[in-house]
This record gives sequence, C-alpha cells and structure tokens, in this order.
Amino acid sequence: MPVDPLLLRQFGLFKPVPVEIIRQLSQHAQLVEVPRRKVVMEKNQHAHSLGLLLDGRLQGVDMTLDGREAGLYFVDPGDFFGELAVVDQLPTHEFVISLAPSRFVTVPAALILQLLNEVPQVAAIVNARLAQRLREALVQRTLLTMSSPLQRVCAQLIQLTIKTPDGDQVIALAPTHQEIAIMINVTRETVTRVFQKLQTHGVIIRNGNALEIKNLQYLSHVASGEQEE
Amino acid sequence: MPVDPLLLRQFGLFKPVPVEIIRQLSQHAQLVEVPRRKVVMEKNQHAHSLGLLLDGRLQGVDMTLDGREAGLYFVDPGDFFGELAVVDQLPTHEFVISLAPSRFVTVPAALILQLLNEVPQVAAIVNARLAQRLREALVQRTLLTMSSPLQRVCAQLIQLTIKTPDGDQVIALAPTHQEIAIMINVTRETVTRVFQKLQTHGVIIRNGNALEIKNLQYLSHVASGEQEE
DNA sequence: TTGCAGTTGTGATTTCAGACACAGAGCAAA
DNA sequence: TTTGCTCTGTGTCTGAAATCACAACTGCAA
Repeated sequence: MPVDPLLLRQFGLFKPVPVEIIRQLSQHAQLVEVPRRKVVMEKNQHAHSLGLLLDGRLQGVDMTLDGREAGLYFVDPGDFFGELAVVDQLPTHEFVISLAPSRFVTVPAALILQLLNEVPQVAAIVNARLAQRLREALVQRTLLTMSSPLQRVCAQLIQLTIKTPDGDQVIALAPTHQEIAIMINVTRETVTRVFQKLQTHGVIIRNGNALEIKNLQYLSHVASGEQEE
Repeated sequence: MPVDPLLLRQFGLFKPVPVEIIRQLSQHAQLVEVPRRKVVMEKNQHAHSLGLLLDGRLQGVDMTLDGREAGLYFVDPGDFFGELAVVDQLPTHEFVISLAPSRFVTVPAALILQLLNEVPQVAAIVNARLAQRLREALVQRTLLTMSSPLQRVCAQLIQLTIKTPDGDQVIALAPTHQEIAIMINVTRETVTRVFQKLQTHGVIIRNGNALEIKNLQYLSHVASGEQEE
C-alpha cells in the first residue's frame, strides 16, 4: 500500500505540501500498474481516489446508451485524473482507460479533500486544472461543429501536436485511428481515408509510433475550411 | 456606475461576503440592460469583469472559422458568467449573447480576484461552478456523439426540462429551433421536423413560449436509441 | 515460424441529414 | 391595417459519410 514519498514529490500538485504531510499521504497512496486497455476509473462510481499518472497514457471516454464511444480527453504523464469527482463529490461521469501500459499513483479522495481545505495553494492548482479541462472541453466542442471530417481530423491533429526542442512538430505516441475517431465523432474508416490523403500530400509522416507533422500550416488551412483537399 | 448593494446580495456568490465589502463592490459594479440579440461578452478578450444575470437569458456561443455557430450553454437568472476568464486570466473563449431582453450586473475582474483570494468560501463557490460547467460540457459532448438528430433533440430536451412545483415537466422560455440546433449540431430544419414528429405523437405541447413535456419517458426511450419514431 | 490479435487500407452500397428555396404564422411597431 | 420582422413548416435534391465486408499488414508471443 505505501509508496515512496519521492514518487509523490514529482508531481506539481504536491509542491506546496510540507514534507511530513507528503509522507503521510504516501502511507495511504498506492502504486498501480496496468497493461493496455484496462479500465482505470469506472463511470458512475463514487470517487474514492485521485489518480496521478507516472507513465503511459490514459483516455477519458464516455459511452452513450446505444453503445457508441465518445473520446473526451487524454491524460499524459504528470497529469492527474479523477479530480472532478473528488472536488464536487458527485459520481464520476466518464471512464478512464489505459491506451498504453501505464503506471499511476492513487491517493484516497478523503485525504485530497482534507488537503484542499488546509492548503489553499493545492486548491488553487486543482482549480486551475478544472479551468484548463473546461477550456479543453470548449475547444473540443467547437471542433465538433466543423462540418467536414477532413476539417475535424486536421483540427484534432493540431490539438495533439507538440513542438520538440529541435523545433520539429511531432505527435509522440500517436493515437490509433480508432482513438482519434471517437474524439471527433467519425468512423475509423473515415480517419484512415483522411490520413491517406494527408500522407500522400506529405503533410504528415508516420515514424514508428510517432507522427511527424511536416506542414502544420496546411493543417490549419484545411481546418479553417480554406483548403479543400 | 454604482449599484444598489441589495442587488448584489441577491446572488448566492456574495452570501459569504461581509456587508461592507459588498458595499464597496457595489460602488464599482454596473447595471447593464440589453435588448435581444446583443453581444454581452466578446470572444478573445481579456476578462475585465464578471457578469451576474438578474433577468432574461443568455447563451454562450462560439463560432468556427468557417462561420458556423456552436451553442455552448445557457445562462439563467441567478447564474454568473465570464468566470472562466476571470479565474485563469486568459482571454475569453466564447461569446455570450442575450437571447431575450436581459439585465445583469458586472463587477470588475480585479475585485473578484481579490475576493477569491481573501474569502475562501467565495472561491469555493466559483470552483463549484467551474466543476458544474465542466460536467455540463461533458454531458453536452456525449450528447453530440449520438448518431441520429432525433436522439440528440430528445436528449437536449431532457437536459432543458425542469420539474415544476405542480409536478409537471416543463421547459419555460423554450429556446427557438435555431438555438437548439446550434447546441446539438444539426440544422434548424431538422429540429423543426423532429418537433413536428414529437408534437403529433403528443409528447410535447407548445404553450405560448413554454414547452410542456407530456411524456418524458418517451424522450428517454428515443434518446437511448430504443425507439425508432 | 507460425499463429494470432489488433491495426490499417479499400471498395461497394445505402441512407439520411444538409442545402436550398419558399410559404405560412405570429407578433410588434408604425 | 399595413408593413416588416423573426420564427416555423415543408418539399426536393444531392452529396458525403456511415455501414458492411473483407484484405493486407504489423508486431508480439507461443
């Protein structure tokens, strides 16, 4: 059950927390290791803990009553997840699943709540995170109103792109077509076909499980509807 | 410029605030009255104030680059708006427009920020609101993955329904077809056609500018994809 | 190396919501 | 009462993406 306190200190969330409290937290924390495609957080459950991702990658997903999946957000190392349910004490709204083999630490919700009350700086970090999540949700929502799948795929790729230190634009750990598809409400086949187009135009290049973006501007053009194909 | 302090005290947000501070706030607050269809908050602006709605109705909307509208959320009397930009100090992400003639109070962002720091209970309220907005965004997102417009309209109607004291289910101040359409990514005509269907089935009845929901269960069935029409 | 599960690629077919184009309704102001 | 506005109702047509059904490819494990 207990975890090395150093593990917790890695997370920005615990920066403002005194060392001895971290030690206490670590006593009740738990290190979890999961393979790919595991449900890491259930939907409609009372929140029992906050999760902090060490490595791997997670995705928040929801399912409609008719069984369709909706991709909500990604969780990358250093992020925490499950904060919404911990903060408002309501049942969780989404599943979180592992897209890759992942390791994360869980801290009981009760301790986090206590921390929120006692250490305002921690509360501030969590709230900033909520605000950020809300902004991401708004962006994603806007993305979904774009009419053509082509636009949506391009816009989503832009969202995922990160600038490397060398100045290249890359999507490390590129999601599968299916994972992208459920984020932007299209079928997997459609994503495949769009990728085909983008690859033949040399806009994106697959490189192992990274995706190099060679022409970000092109993506922007398409996303804004200025470019047809 | 100054506003009657009693106006501010109506809002739950200011419940935990001492009377004399409220008086100070009211000195810098402003009462704004707008007709229908006015832009009340601009997109991509630095937040200069928090808004608190007295009466009328507002809607948060976004526009994609190609000019399509996306309806994000409604603001009803008692709610505040513009909190996201005030909290994270980034430019606003959406427009807020008035759907009906409305009155609201604005309080300068700087004062609100100060309040957030000094009165933890106020911070808590704002954060609860952020959490609520995030949950609503998630629900809305899920709604958008439903394949058929029929399902989406029904699901949206369920969202908007309120139980009256008499036990009836009603949507007071029913949005126009257009307003609903942009919330759920369909055209206005499609909403009209779905309404036709629902009305002939006696599921909903128009009553002035209220909408009576006669058969909520039917809506649920359709929304979950169990019912065809 | 073979097998297998999870991806990606691709064609044929179908369907259904969007686009367009008006007509009627309802309401408010002049 | 007339004019003008927004909102609602409806028909037709079309295109584009979903669906279905496989084939090809990849990488991992046995």
